[in-house]
Amino acid sequence: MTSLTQLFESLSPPEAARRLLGCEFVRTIDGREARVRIVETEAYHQSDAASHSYNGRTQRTDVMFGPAAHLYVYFTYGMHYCCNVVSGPVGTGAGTLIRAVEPVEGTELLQRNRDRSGIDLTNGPAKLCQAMAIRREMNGHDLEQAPLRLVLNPALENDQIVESTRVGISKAVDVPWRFYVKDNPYVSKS
DNA sequence: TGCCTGATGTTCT
DNA sequence: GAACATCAGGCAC
Repeated sequence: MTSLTQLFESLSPPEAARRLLGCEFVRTIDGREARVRIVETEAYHQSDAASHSYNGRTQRTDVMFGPAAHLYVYFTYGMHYCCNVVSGPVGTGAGTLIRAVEPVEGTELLQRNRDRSGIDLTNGPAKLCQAMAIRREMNGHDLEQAPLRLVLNPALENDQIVESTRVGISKAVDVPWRFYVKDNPYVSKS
């Protein structure tokens, strides 16, 4: 049996971002489970000017250079958290930003964390972190362990995946490392 | 429907 | 001291 860490260690940033589409997060809160399906991702790598790891390993980006299949959580714009799944071998600053997820189970648990429902619940990187109560304390969390586990689903077919340029960045804007599930309403517009 | 802006704090220069 | 992998509310059309 292959561990998540071994699998994501062996994938390049865009391969990891594609592989994550269709996989699920299982978040345990107060003994109850919420499940969400990943529908939009962006790949980042240290050779990439838009990546936090571009300027080398710092206290903030330390976990991006650590073992794969761990969670990199960062705080931005003074009020939002976003989360990434670390990929590549130890010492490589690579990861996949989770931009949007689709609730599968335990939706009311997610709604309790956000004062909203419907599409608005998880259709953005900071929104899904709030819905799943992902905060700074979860930085460096191993995704094979509760209370937040990554569950692999079969890889999606290529005709289900749309590739495009990334959103919300000002450097390396032409790199086509954003991937999303075709025709999914939770994918953010642009 | 779509643009503009304020909120707010961490990180790096 | 400025930039920032964002969101939500307000206002104009």
